[in-house]
Amino acid sequence: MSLADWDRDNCSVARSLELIGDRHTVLILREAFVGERRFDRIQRHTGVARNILSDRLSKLVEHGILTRRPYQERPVRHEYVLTEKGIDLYPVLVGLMQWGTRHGGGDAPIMLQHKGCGAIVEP
Amino acid sequence: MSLADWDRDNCSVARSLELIGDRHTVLILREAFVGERRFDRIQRHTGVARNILSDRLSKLVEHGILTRRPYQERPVRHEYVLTEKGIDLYPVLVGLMQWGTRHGGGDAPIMLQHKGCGAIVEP
DNA sequence: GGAGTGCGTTGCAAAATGCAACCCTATCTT
DNA sequence: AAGATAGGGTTGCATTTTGCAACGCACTCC
Repeated sequence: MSLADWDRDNCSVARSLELIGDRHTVLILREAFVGERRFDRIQRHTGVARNILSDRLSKLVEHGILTRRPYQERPVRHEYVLTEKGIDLYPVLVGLMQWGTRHGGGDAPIMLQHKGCGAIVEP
Repeated sequence: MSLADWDRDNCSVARSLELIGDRHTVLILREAFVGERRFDRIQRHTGVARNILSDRLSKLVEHGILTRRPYQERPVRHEYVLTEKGIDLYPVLVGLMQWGTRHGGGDAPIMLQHKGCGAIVEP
């Protein structure tokens, strides 16, 4: 197979982008990665409109990137947590973060701690 | 600094997304990474509308991710090539590709060759 | 001189997003 | 019991982004 005539419509990158390639989904995932699980907090932190956030969370759940599960009864409240499939997006987020830090002007380099081992992520 | 109260608006991820966080820009970058440099070819491969492509290419040039340079005179024709800043996005593209390959249903795993060394990219 | 190619721009329709207001359930305060 | 507060959405309408087709221009080739 040459690089000049692959099947671009069915490309892995294209398929990934159909799920996370809009302007907000990655921000929502960032919140998920730093531990936010509730609608209201995610909404406040990302600034995404509530209807859009509702739509995106549903889609992420539908595609198995997040799970929606109740964390209390009366009233029923749900939280959104990353699945394994979602956690596998970690390298992409880290890549974006590092690129933004290196080429973004230099201020506010955000650190992410790896879930579990707790180490600061390095290149 | 705790993970709970950073400056999300100025986050590296958010800044990156302002440049490449729309539905088409990453696809355009994919073409750049596999060596496409001309307007028409990129347009055909990505399926992005011509006016949108024109706009995105201008923005990528404006932000130093691509360079626009003439490759012939009479008539003047330009090509778009990745800058070093653009090439630094490679890990993000590879991350998306690998994620899509692993979780996308299994077909059409696209291979990318690393420019220069020519090796197939592995996890 | 007519067709073809490369590279865009323009005008208008269709889709995605933002914003404010509203609804519902339930708890907490007075 | 009445009102305030809170989480978690949905609905309607205005604004912004995309898509699509057509057009323009500057050349080359036949």
